[in-house]
Order: sequence, then structure tokens, then C-alpha cells
Amino acid sequence: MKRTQIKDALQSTNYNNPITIAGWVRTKRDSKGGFSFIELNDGSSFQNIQVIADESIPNYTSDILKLTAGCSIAVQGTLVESPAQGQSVEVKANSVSVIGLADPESYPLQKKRHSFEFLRQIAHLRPRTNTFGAIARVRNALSFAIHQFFQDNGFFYLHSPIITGSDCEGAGEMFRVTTFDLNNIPRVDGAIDFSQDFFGKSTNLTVSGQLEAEIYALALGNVYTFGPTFRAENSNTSRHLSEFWMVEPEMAFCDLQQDCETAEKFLKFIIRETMEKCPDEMAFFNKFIDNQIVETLGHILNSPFEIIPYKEALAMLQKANVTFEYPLGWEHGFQAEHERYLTEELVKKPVIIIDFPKEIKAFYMRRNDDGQTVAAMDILFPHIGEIVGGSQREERYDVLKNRILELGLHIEDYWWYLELRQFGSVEHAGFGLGFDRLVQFISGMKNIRDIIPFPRTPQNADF
RNA sequence: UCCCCUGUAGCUCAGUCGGUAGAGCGAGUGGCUGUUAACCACUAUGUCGUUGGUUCGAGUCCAACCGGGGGAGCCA
Repeated sequence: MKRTQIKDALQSTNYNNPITIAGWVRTKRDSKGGFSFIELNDGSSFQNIQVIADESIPNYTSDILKLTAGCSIAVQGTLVESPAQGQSVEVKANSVSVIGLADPESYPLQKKRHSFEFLRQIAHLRPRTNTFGAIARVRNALSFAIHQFFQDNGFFYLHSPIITGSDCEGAGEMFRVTTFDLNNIPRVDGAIDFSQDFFGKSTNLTVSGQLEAEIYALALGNVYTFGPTFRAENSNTSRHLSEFWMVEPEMAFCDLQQDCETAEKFLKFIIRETMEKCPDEMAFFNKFIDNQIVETLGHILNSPFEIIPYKEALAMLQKANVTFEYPLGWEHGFQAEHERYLTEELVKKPVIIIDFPKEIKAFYMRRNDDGQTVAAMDILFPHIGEIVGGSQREERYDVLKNRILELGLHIEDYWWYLELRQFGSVEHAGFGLGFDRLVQFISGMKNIRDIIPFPRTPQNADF
């Protein structure tokens, strides 16, 4: 079907010319004057278009009067200026063909507000609502902005593997990948014989593309991954998913300071782009989801991020006259309440904490000269806490090897990671951004399960 | 995994002291109207999450289980 998207029809001034549109009926109002108003949405924009259908259309009584929310129709007609308030253009229909009916007695979406918990149970229909349509378009705009930023700044998009044989990712519980018959698992002396499994070894779904990104950064310079990531943690919160999307840039010839600068530039670019591309969606979120969100985002765009070493941030929190539920201490790290107090009350803008105690950070982060801290950074946003975590990577062979041994990790698993430090090693750095959490933040939505189209969480993999 | 809350009509919820169930929205029918969260009138909603227990009697009290939500931890 050749059709005009409603997004384009609404912006057109090509009045009194033929137009074909198609979409799903949001609501219909009948006039006994012999015509009906149909609010039609095709997903191309937040806005509906109003269709005027009158009784001169042959199937007016048989079809049009029976239309209800959820029906799909195609309309041929004329784009006209609207004589009434509320919309500038509308479509005067010459013909309306019903493509698919939706029985109002059983169609779950009503012309009223539904709870997000209810909509989660009908994930196949929820994208037809204002909120979930808006989220899908914001997700798209944000994805595109991410690619645009990196492509414009000399990064290559890297497809890091989904299935990994590395045991050394160490970022949480992993999902096993196997083709074994679970009722008959091959064993040798009681132990599972992975040599008979599909890959001839134990494999899992990736928890991070960072280590692979380092490989390519040390060949192409700047790369980024943007793909799904899997964590088998039994965490049941509004901020966790078992399957989520992560962005991980990695840059060669780059230290922690440049890493922070890039991350700040990156975040500001993708937020600004998304706000500019989705004004209707942002206005909706600000009105119905979180009436602070546009202000909060504007504040972030206009504030230089404040870089504070962990040691100083700790001192600031200890000096603050506040009782926290969890104790503060060099070795404790910061809890969510500490992070939020720091960025919301003490600094009142985004904060980048750097130089963390080495004990609370990963083995691959570069040891600082003080011997106590590593060149790590966390970016904290008001109201949400950590949005980005990154570091300069340890590029010195001996230092990295000693750290792996010190932590009792299996050194043989890291042979290729260590070889990168033996052959043309250079300083490099990167960071990770939880994509869904950023969508959550930008939209003001409370639960990450309402941010991703089909959430996977413990005990839930429906649709 | 731990703590707290919750489960009643299609949806959102009320239901007092234990006495066999209610509202709004949605739906249907009729009326009215260039309407736009339309409006007005009327009509029908039901295994009160499941199982068991206490009681003359349980939506209500007790126990277990199941589902949902919030918070914490882990993290992105």
C-alpha cells in the first residue's frame, strides 16, 4: 500500500490534494449530523491525525459506525485545513476500508489510563499506547544518536561476540550456552565433560564486550560495541534486567582524563539529540511521567561535569552533617544513598568520581602511582546515580600479571589479554553505558521493565 | 537472596466490628453534538489468587503456596 505516514501528513501544507493513510483507531466520535471523527495513529509520530468520515461513504453504516479502538483501517481522502480548534490539518475521507477489527469486548486496551503492571502482561499490545510508543521512538532516536556520535568522532562499530568461552569476564553470574541433553549430560569421573559439548568447551552468554573491544582498539584506534548483554543475577529491581543493551567505547592512546572528557561529550550529545528529535515524546514524559525531567536534562546539558577523586568525595560525605544508613569508609565504596547525596545535594550537578581504591574495582584497571588507587571513573547523575563506569586499562605487562596473580585468578585464561601487553602495548581507556538505564533516565520512567520492549527478568521471559 | 506491601467486575479501586459484593472508568443500548479524555440516560458485569483451617457464618481472621509491586544487596 502506498501511504503517507501520519508524521508527514501532519506537517504537510499540501492542502486539498489526495492522500492515503493507514493506522490503528485510537478513538472515534460519531455525530448524528451524519459523520464521524476518527483519531488515527500509525506509530510514526506521537500525534494522531483526525479523519472525518461522513455518511456519503458507502460503508458508513456497515463499517465506519462500528469502528472501535484498536481496529486497523486505511483511509483515502483529501488533506484539508481543519475548521475547528485542536488540530491544524485533518483528512476528509473519500473511502475507509477496514483491514482488521478489534472486538471492544475483548480488546484489552481501553480509552483510559492503564497501570504499567497491567500493560506488562500484554507486551504484544502495549506499544500501541502513548507511553510505549513514545518510549520505542525515544529508544530509536537514542540508538541512532549513539552511532552518530561515534561515527562522527572516528570510532568503528565493533561486533563483539554474544557467545563467549572466556571465564575471565568476571562481571557477574553468566547464562550457560550448551547443546547437551540435560537429561543425559556426558561425564568423566563425575565431572561434566565439556569436550563433548557443541564448542568443545564451557561457553556462556557475554556479560561485557570490553575485553574484545580492547583487542580491536589496539588495532583500529577507537572502537565501540553496542549490543545485548546478559547477566544471570537473581536481582529483582526496577533497574535490572537479565538481558540488556550496553554501549562500550574503547580508545587507544587514551588516558583517564580523555576518557572522562569523551564520556561527558558523548552523554551530552546523545541526550541533546534525543530531546531535539523527540519533542512530542519529551513533552508527554514531562507532563505524565515525571514533571521534572526536561528541567533535569537541561541542567545536565548546561553543567560542566565535576571531577572529584574518590578520596575527596569520601571526605565531603564524611564532613556532611547527615546520617547515612550504610557506613562510609575507604574500603566500603559508595552506596546508592551516598552517590545521590553527593550529586544531588553537595555538588548539585553530574559528578565524575575518579581514582577508586583498587580493592573495590576490577583487576584490569590501571594502578595509579600511589599504589592504593586505580584509574577508574564513575559518572553519577542526580536522581539516578551511576550511569557510566569506566577506566584506563592496565597496559603494563608486569603490573597486570602481578595483579591477576595477586587476586588468585587463573592466569592461563588471560593469555591473549596479557599478550596484548607484550606486543605493542599502548595506554588505552574506555567506559560502559547501560543503554536501557539511560532511556529510563531520559523518559523519567520508574521501572526498566517498561523501557525495553520485552523484558527478561528472573522468572519472566514471556513474549 | 533478604525485608515490606499487595491480590475483589475488562481496567483502577472501595468494602467499617466476620453476616453471602459496590463505585468510577471501559463495554452495550438509546439520545445529543465540528467532535477531540466529548456529553446525558439506561443495562449487564464477579470461581473475592489457590488450598486448607477457625467459625452457626469468611472478601474480611489464621497458615501454606502462587502471582504482582516497592525497597535493599549485586550491578549497567
